[in-house]
Parts: sequence; C-alpha cells; structure tokens
Amino acid sequence: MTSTLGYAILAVLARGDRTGYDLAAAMRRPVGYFWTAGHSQIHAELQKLRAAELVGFESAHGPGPQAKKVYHLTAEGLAALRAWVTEPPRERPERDELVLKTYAAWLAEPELLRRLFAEQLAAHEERLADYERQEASFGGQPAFGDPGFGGYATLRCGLSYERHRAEWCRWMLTQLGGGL
Amino acid sequence: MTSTLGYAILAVLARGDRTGYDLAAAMRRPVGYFWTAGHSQIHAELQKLRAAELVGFESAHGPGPQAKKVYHLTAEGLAALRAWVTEPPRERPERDELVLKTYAAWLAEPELLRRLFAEQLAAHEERLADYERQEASFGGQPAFGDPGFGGYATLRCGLSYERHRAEWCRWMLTQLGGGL
DNA sequence: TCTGACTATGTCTGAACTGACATAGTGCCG
DNA sequence: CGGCACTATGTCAGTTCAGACATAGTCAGA
Repeated sequence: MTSTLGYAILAVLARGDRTGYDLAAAMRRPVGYFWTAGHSQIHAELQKLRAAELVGFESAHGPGPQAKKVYHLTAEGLAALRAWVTEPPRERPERDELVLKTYAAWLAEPELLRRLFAEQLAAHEERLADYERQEASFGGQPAFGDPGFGGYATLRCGLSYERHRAEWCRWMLTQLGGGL
Repeated sequence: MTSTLGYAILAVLARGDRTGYDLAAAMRRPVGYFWTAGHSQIHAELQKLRAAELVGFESAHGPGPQAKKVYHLTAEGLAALRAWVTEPPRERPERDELVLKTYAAWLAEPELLRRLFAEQLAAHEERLADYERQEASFGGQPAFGDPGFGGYATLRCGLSYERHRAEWCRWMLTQLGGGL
C-alpha cells in the first residue's frame, strides 16, 4: 500500500541510516537519476512510513526548531522492500515533452528545431560523459548481493539510455539537414 | 501559460478537427506512446483552451445529455503551438520504477529478479515488434513539412528506446546468471 | 563580526492527474 | 427485441507533487 516514493526511501535507508535531509540529498543524486522528490514530500512520506512501522527514528539535537531525526529501517520495512523489489512495476504513463514537440515538429521552422535538438544532444552528451566518469570510478563490476551492484546496474541503464537518446537527436539533426 | 497537455491537444487538432472523445482516443494511440491523458482531463483542458481562445468548436447533435462539440484550432492556437514546439522542454523529473527496483535489487532473490526482467524483456520485445510493423506500414519516410513526419520521427524514438531497454534487460539477465 | 552556505525540520497552496460516477443516443448482432 | 459496444459529454473526490513559506543552529571565510 506504500507509495513508490515510500519504497524509494526504504531503498536508500537499506544502505544506511539517514535523516530526512540526507534522504533529500540522495533523492537529488544518485537516486534522482531515476526517482526524484522534494524534501517536503519526503518528510510527509516518512511520517506515513513511521505510522506503518516500516521505519523508526532516533532523535538527536540539531539545528532548527525541531529535533534532528535519524531514520532506520525496521524488520517489517526491510521485508516490505524485499517483497516489492521483485513485483512487476506498476505502469506509469509515458510523458515525454520532447517527443511531443517532435510530433508537432512538421509545423516548425527547421532552423529553430535544429537549435533545439542541438541543445538536447549537447545535454545528453554531457550526461553521458558524467556517467562514463562514474563508470570508470567503479573499480570493476560489483558482485550481486553487494549494494554497489544496484548502483552499477542503474548506471548501466543510464549509460544505455543517454546513448539511445543522443543517437536519436543526431538522426533528427540529419533529417533537418543541418549536418553535425 | 497553457499546460503541456494543452499543447498535446493543440498538436492533435493541428492534424484535423476532433471531438473530445476523438482526442481521448488519440491520447491512447498514437499520442499515448509519449503523452497520455484521460477523457476527464481532456474535457477540462478544452474548456481552458477555449477560454484562452486557442480552440473553438461547433456544436452538433450527438448522443448523451450534452451536445457533441467538434473542436478546431484558432489562428492564435496554431501560433501558440508553433512557438511552443521549438522552445526547450521544461525538465520533468525522471521516475522509473523498474530502475528504482534495480537500485534495491541486491536485496532480492536472483530467481525472482530473473522472472521480473524476463517479463520486462518480453514486453519490450512485443512493443518493438509492434513499432517495427508500424514502421513497415509507412511507405518510405515522410518529408519534413508533412504531418506524417512527426509520426515517423516519434516512432523512430520509440524504436530506439525499446531496443535500448531490451538490451539492458538482457544484460541484467546475464548478470543474474539465468542465461537467455 | 558579519554574511552566506549548509544542516535540519516542517506546513500550506494550488496544479496536475486518476478513477469513479452519471447520463444517454445509435447501431449491430443474435 | 434485448443486450452490448461504441459514441459522447461532463462532475467530483482524492492523491501526488512542486514550490513557496517559515524557522533556526553551525561553521567557514572575508
């Protein structure tokens, strides 16, 4: 019954105890590559997870009006996460604005479109370079069962995705007759 | 100021006049491959678009308690769509549940994971076959400026995406030691 | 010593979106 | 002639989510 965001939080907590703030940081990088959430959403979700007894926390004194809370997985939380991992993902509607623009591209001026796709291509190449640096920093492939395996496998997906996307942008540019 | 859904509707209307019902059908296929919306959302958005004078409609008698409304683009609507097409897409947060599961995959039983990825691979191969059939039904590549170009270019993206995704699933399966 | 970045918690509003509910005519098939 | 699928419009309640608002301690550097 927990939302997908709840499982994202459990997945991070499975790698070590964290505050809500730390979780928000993880949701930017590296989890943000495939699941993002703002801190306001995370604090709200943590309250739900605690009500469901999937996480617990210990208070410590910290900055701000409230006490700092270090969250950890409970046994039920770990079991719920384990069960969720191998269940088929619920289908999310595809929403890709660039592809939607492409659908209407026949109405546009080629020169402006060329600029758009050149920008997109550059962004994908940049991300690809970033991922390749990350791949190099993995000293060889982590074994299954190691938390690093999750990070490596998702990186593989990102690498493959950016290559596919960059290639498609390049194809679009050749269609638009701008050369590379 | 119009939402992305609004532009999706304008993009369909640019290919011909439609009722809300027809638009909902288009939002399932083919637009649903990259942008989906339920009919309730579409009727609400059409009212906003009409208030902004980007679309107009003509009533005809039809089934149900309300009159049937055939919507068309106005000159402002077409201009707004044209301007939108070449503007950079606003970044949408990535949300990919399968990749999130992969991030936590190190906790799971390999046999169950293998089943999950085998299912996903089969789904991608099926969609790929569908897209390949669609590609074959295009008798050669439509010229830029032809509405068919938009459909063809998005299909190209889908084809490339499904290949990338299937390849990644296959890589995961080899990692899980199940063979193919 | 002041300023700004970082740590840390939360609330609230509004937009986008999902799925259920509600209504009703037409046309086909058995 | 009955039932079902399709055409066609809409409302409503609830969820998710992004972004703004609010508060306050620590620490480094100018």
